[in-house]
Amino acid sequence: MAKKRTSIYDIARQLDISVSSVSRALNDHPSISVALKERVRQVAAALRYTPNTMAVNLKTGRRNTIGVVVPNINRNFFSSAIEGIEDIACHTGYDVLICQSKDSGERERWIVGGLAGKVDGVIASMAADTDDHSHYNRLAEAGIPLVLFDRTADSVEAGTVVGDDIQGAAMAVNHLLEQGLRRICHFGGPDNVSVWRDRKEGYLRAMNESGIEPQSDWIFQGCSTAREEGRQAARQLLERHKAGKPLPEAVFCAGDFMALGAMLEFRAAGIRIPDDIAIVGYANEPFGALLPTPLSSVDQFSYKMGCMAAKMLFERLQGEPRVDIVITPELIVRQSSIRTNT
Amino acid sequence: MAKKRTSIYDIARQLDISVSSVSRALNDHPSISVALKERVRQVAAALRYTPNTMAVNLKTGRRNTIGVVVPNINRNFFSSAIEGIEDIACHTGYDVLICQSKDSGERERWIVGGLAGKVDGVIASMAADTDDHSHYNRLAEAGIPLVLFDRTADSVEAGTVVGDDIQGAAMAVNHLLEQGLRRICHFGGPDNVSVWRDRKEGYLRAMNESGIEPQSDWIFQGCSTAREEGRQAARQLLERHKAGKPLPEAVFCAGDFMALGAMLEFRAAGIRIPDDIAIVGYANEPFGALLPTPLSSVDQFSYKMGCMAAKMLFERLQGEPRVDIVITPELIVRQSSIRTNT
DNA sequence: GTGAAAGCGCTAACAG
DNA sequence: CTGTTAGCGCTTTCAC
Repeated sequence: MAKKRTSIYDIARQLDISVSSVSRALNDHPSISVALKERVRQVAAALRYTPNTMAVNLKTGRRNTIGVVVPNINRNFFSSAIEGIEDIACHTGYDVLICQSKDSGERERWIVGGLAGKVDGVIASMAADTDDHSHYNRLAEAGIPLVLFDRTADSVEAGTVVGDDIQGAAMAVNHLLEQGLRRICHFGGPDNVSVWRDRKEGYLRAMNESGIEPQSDWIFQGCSTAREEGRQAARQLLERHKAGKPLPEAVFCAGDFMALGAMLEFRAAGIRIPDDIAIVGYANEPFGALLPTPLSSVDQFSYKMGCMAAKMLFERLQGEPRVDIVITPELIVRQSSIRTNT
Repeated sequence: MAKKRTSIYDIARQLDISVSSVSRALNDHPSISVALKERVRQVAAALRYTPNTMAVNLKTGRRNTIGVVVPNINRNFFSSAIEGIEDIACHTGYDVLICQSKDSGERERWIVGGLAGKVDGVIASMAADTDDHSHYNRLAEAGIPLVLFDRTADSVEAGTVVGDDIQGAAMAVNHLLEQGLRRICHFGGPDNVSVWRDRKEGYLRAMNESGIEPQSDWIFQGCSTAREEGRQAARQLLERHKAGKPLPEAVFCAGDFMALGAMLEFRAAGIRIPDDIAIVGYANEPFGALLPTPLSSVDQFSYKMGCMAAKMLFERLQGEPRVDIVITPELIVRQSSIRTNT
């Protein structure tokens, strides 16, 4: 099998020149004659030479690789952001190392620690289940620039690319308020994740600005914004309804999967959407547009977010200073939030 | 910034021992006293030492990284397979380099060429737009094992993990035939992609075994199995219908996105699904279950496929011989293919 | 048990 | 324009 790869020594010997000439020829160094370059390239091709990246990297000190850490690759928001990252990286000649934290802080710590010696820079979106982000600061100490997207933390020294989730949430809630709806619930995630905290904040602000004081039991915070959490929150509302409390007129969910869970649960209970309860989600996952009642949602431009994060990282790699980018989200209104019976 | 990373020399100096002892201590070599190991580890931690992976790799010849090449990361089938790959790789201490071919053979060729010097092994699913797969054979020449999943080619020397697409397609078509449907169309992709070819083959076999000779105009082969291709195929059928030809009783699509496009087009034309036309897709993408008329589809177990591909690659890395695994798919019957009016 | 030293394959001074 | 040479940081014989 591993029949000793051909090195620049092999091709130097073949042409009876020195390795440095070969190296220079291959790297298109100006001080090598065109003729020699051509001959070197020919022999290299004939010998099926491919440079040993490890050696190059060890020598130059650059690894030409960036690391990406996300909770889970198998979700449109993240895979789409990664697509953006990969598109930019590939353009710049960098490779992309992908790691999944699975939303576990412990696993994330382990991953980030290992990344230090392997990559020139890191792009990450933080794991949900932890408040300790100190492992990310290790990167800065090692001189490895970090760009955080979507889920960030102030305690970490990094450039950031985030959506304006406060504004996005407010847009969603205002859209409901403008239709005259008042009893608006919020289904969200734990406060330790920046985006979920912000979306709740946006909800609260929009409500307050309309002079409505959201009651404490209008807000549900699950362990995440997964489908099941949405189901459970909806179930709670239905229970209360049975006990005599009126249903809310609308629900603003911090995530589309959560909104989906809620819709399914409501529908199973015979509640009509949007006529009985209007629903707005967040993230504009593709499936939302395909539902029997298409789901209104807030688009975060995930692909673009990935592109910008990658561009920012490469700029920092060039020595540019740290910056923070905020992307204005867009409310996509679909059937699930348009009241027809008022 | 890059304040010279600490190396084993730094820690050797600090303890006044040799670098080899440090190296051995860090690698838990048996011939080092427990006490020394402990002291070394302490200093290493204090100095925030992380090994320079490039140096280790250059020395050992292993890169501890595998490359993954897929058409597009942002599609559930692939991102889910990658999730499986990453789960296994992470378990084995390997890193995962992700590349997207964007279904371009040229880009794929470039990527695969570059991967040669960077990874120990490659897992790939082939780009659709080419018949030239010779670049993959370069890997074997360089001693880099290759595992192909889903989209493969006989001309390439590689272990494979594929679904039995002929059987999967036959299952789908038989399910339609068993309901007494006869005029069954097939919407597929070009023949140069193995899975599309096989699904067509499965369709033809099932039809023939039932004594039905599919007419040539029952088969549509788009440029891919994208949503738009399904739309166009459906439109053609509708045109013919206007010209007096009867609509088919069912359509078997080689992909769920294609099936979605067809459903949307049919629905827009007032055709009811499944009552006028029954539809079955392929891949069991999550959105299918959420559609107004839930889509029947063939599940390929993509996550599992990724896991098996990764395991196979690691076995080949251990010197195990090349094998081929075929996964039996499962037909998931939903509303879109159940005739209620017969 | 521990140390000295030879490279892994490549690049980049430095010296012609 | 080209060759010689010294490492990059680490592992690993081979000696002691």
